[in-house]
Amino acid sequence: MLANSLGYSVSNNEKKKRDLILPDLPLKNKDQPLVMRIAPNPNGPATIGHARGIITNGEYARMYGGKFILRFDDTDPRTKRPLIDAYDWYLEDCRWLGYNPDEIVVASDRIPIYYEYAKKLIEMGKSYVCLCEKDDFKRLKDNGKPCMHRDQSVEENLGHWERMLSGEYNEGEAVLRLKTDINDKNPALRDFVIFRIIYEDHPRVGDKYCVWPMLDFESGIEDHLLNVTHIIRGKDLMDAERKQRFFYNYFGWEYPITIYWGRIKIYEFGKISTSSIKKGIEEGRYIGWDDPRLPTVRALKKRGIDPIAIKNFVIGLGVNRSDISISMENLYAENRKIIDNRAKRYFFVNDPIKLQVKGIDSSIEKNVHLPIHPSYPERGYRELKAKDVVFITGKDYNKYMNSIVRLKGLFNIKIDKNEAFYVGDEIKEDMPIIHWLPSGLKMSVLSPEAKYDGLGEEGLKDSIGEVVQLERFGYAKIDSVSNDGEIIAYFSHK
RNA sequence: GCUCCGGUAGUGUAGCUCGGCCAAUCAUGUAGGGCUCUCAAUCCUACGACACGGGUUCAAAUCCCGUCCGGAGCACCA
Repeated sequence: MLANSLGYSVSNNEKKKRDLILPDLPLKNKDQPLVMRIAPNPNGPATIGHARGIITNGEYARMYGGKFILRFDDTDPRTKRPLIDAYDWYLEDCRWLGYNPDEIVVASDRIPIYYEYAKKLIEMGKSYVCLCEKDDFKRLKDNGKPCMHRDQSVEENLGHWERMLSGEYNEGEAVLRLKTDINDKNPALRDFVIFRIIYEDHPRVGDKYCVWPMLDFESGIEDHLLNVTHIIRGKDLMDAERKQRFFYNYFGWEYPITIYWGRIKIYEFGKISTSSIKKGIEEGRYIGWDDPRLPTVRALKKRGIDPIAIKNFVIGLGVNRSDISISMENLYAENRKIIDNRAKRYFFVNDPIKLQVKGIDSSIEKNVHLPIHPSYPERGYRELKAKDVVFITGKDYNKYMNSIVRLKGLFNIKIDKNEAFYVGDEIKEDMPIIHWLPSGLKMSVLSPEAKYDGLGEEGLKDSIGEVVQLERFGYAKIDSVSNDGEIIAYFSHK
């Protein structure tokens, strides 16, 4: 209301600002400090999908002055086997994105706590050890019928439970189930499993335990113990809430506020799965987790995508229940806004063609000065020493065969077969301006689609670690110089 | 099959809780133009959407019902 009376430009600003923040969060009560968490399985570094979770949760915690917890839900040493390095990788990725967790919790460190709550539930008569064959139970359950173990006494259940823990049962012989409603109209909720037996070394805790909690149980207990106030998670986990509410009710706990979002699919990558990436690396199809073809946070980092760009991109997605399908172009657009100002300009001649320029005095060397950044002349100039030989890209060579082009900053030439003729210095309107090099460093640019080889400007070797703009080619991050002097760069985007 | 979600321009999003200020926001994209010795950046203009059908109402993107389309869960995975 006040903004309106202040005029047009103010309300405009407000609109622009609002785009960069998340929608308000429903709050239970204002005095309760907000606690958000992310709960990944540590089986690889963070992908863009995870970045969405890290940024959204971390940003909400920041907005409300709350706490941001990173919890590793590593309770399956077999099917979702954790990768020992991934714990650190994931944390690094969080920090790089700008969201350092206030607290880190590892579920595999806290198994005894889950056992305590399991025991309480048994004693409350809300949980029982089921010795059915899996398929037998399913048949009964699908018909809304209890199995024979459901009515065991607390003492019997405690006995079975102790024997589970001490390793007297084989895998598959016994599970601990939560008593829910065997006639619940949603079959998924009927007396679901909360603990099962797995004899397999865990990468962190070895063979210390053979009874492991299911995610729904572990996660639900932890969210309560950590005083989590808001959970944001994929809508595939909606049943998890319904399951967890059963034992929240038994314990008299209050369930956190939940927000669900749909699946995100990125055009360029399709569905992202950490396990399929891992397989690709093992099979040698990717050079590592930061292979520029991968949708991992570390690959984006290597390609020169700024974390703020990722943040803006993610926040623009909002928190929505519908499945979305978005292009990397949107991320690139965000990144371009950030990096263009600071990206030094250089020439990179891909697929170089050597041209002998006729019609000039070959003994004269001409010094060409080009701005490091055209919008900021105060940043200085780079110098190219030109004689009568230039390299231009194969693409330009083919495209402009028999036509006149401007070699940027130098002079005009007419391209003929493997040579060119000097045709003046005047820039004429509509004359194509192309980049070129008198000579250069061997250079290759790795992009998600291809590897581009060619020549790079000398100054590039002083820009290791920087994101530069290779004129008329695109933005790239200069990674390193190889042993034989080749510049290795990773393509960011156009 | 059962259970549960969703559907605003090419894409993403605001608006939906509390119907009117919505001839629907912003971004991206595409097209055209200005500037520029980069096909970048920047500036200007244009394009483009409430899935469909009923109902309630003076008034519906917003509430109700149905249809269609899309997705998820139904594991001793996370």
